[in-house]
Amino acid sequence: MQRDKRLVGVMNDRNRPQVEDAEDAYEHLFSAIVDQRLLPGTKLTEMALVEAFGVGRRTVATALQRLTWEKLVVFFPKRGAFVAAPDAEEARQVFAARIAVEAGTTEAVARAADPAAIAQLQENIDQENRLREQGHIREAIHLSGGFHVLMAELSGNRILAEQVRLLVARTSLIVNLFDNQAGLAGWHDHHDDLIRHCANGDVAAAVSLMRDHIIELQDSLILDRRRPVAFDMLGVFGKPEFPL
Amino acid sequence: MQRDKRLVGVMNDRNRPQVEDAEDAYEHLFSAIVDQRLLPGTKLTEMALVEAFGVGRRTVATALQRLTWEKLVVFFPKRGAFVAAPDAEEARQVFAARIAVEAGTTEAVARAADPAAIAQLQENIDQENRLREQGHIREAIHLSGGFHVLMAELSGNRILAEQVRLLVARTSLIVNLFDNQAGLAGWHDHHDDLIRHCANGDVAAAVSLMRDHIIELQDSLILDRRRPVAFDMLGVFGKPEFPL
DNA sequence: GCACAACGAATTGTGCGCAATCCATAGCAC
DNA sequence: GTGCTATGGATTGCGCACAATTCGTTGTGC
Repeated sequence: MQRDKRLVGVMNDRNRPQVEDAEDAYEHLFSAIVDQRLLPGTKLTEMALVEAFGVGRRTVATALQRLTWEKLVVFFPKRGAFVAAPDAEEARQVFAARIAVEAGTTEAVARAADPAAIAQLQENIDQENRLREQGHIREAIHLSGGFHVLMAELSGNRILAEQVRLLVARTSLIVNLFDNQAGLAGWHDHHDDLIRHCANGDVAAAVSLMRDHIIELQDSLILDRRRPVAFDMLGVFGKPEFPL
Repeated sequence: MQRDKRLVGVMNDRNRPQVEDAEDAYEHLFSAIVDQRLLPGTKLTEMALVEAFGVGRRTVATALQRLTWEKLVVFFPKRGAFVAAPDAEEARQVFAARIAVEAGTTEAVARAADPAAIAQLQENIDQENRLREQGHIREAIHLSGGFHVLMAELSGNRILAEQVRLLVARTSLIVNLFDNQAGLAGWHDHHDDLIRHCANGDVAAAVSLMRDHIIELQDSLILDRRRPVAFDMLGVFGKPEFPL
């Protein structure tokens, strides 16, 4: 799948991430945010990232601007950038948007009912189940989000796929910011039923199930109770204290 | 320092755009692109915009990056930024995305059937008809796009509204790049029927009509025949040759 | 003890020069 | 005339220093 770009723990010159252009920096920050290595509220100082990535201020600023546009980062002029901490209202809008957009992607996939596409989705589910059995819950959840992104990509529309990718990323911020009351047990069953409907070309059933699936995810959260946001800059990227 | 230039737009030193931050610059460029004062293929040199807007390179770069993200501008590293010139495939994806997203917004508006919202939409249509009668075709078309944006905003979901805003902007690029075979006569009738369905709370009819409306717009274009892209940078923003 | 004002640290935005890179054109050989 | 090469112009990316602005803290008056 995609190359692993995580920055675990403290970094030095040896395991410094290979960042050459703005897109590299963007991908590092993106995965760091969705993987919870950068917690909501964390300040993203420009100079710190410049030294961590070894690129210029302009490159870092470009990546930060893009994340700001994508609502994963909030930016205050002349103050700085912070990892976003969506509130309840924003969470509701994200779920509502997901319902609308993913209804479209689901409809497209179900209407096509392409066996090759179904196989890819099935492969995704199998891998997720494997990871879950092995106790890798975090990776399984990550792949669970990937299921929705994969479905969007298989719909054939890059615009919608990009939208879903961003909405899923914001969802991962949300599910980690709000307490969840129910377990996430029934998810993979939903996904299973979903591709079955898609394989049968049952458009209405697939769309309806996707809708219920997202609603259930939303209802599993207690949107009135948000975890306190941490404002400490822990050295996920490794401070360049270490001499060159 | 040439001083020439038929200012196609309406900008001299007097109404020189008041640009203070990146968002101002973005809005100016955005409207210039959707209003066809900056044609597809036009090169957007950083320094030229710095002098035109009177802000720093970073501010200009920020605005340009955002437009690039929004697909209204294409950016080639170490080469520069150009006004986007979508091809047929991208056009199809934009229309497909609009169908999916605007199905969602239409459903929300029709389901709510809020009289105040209906009134706002009606006001938009009336104004469009007024402009059309007075021969202001361009402004009428502009407002016609605004109808879709207004509908998205009235749906109550900012995320979808922002998406529609961008998709409508890209649509305006597209309709001006491809020859159109049919007239655009029936549009406001569609809009009229649409809000009637919304007022009646007839969700299915409203969504279906919106879908057909967008499809008809797409079919009115000859996607195989694209106009040649112009590469001339005409001084739409008015150079600051004039001393302060 | 509390409110308010002023100071100072931190960070972004700007300007300038320089380097790297890319494209276009001119030149040359054949 | 054609194809390849090299030179030059143009433009973005980088680094440094400085200015502007903001926020947190501290000190003072009451």
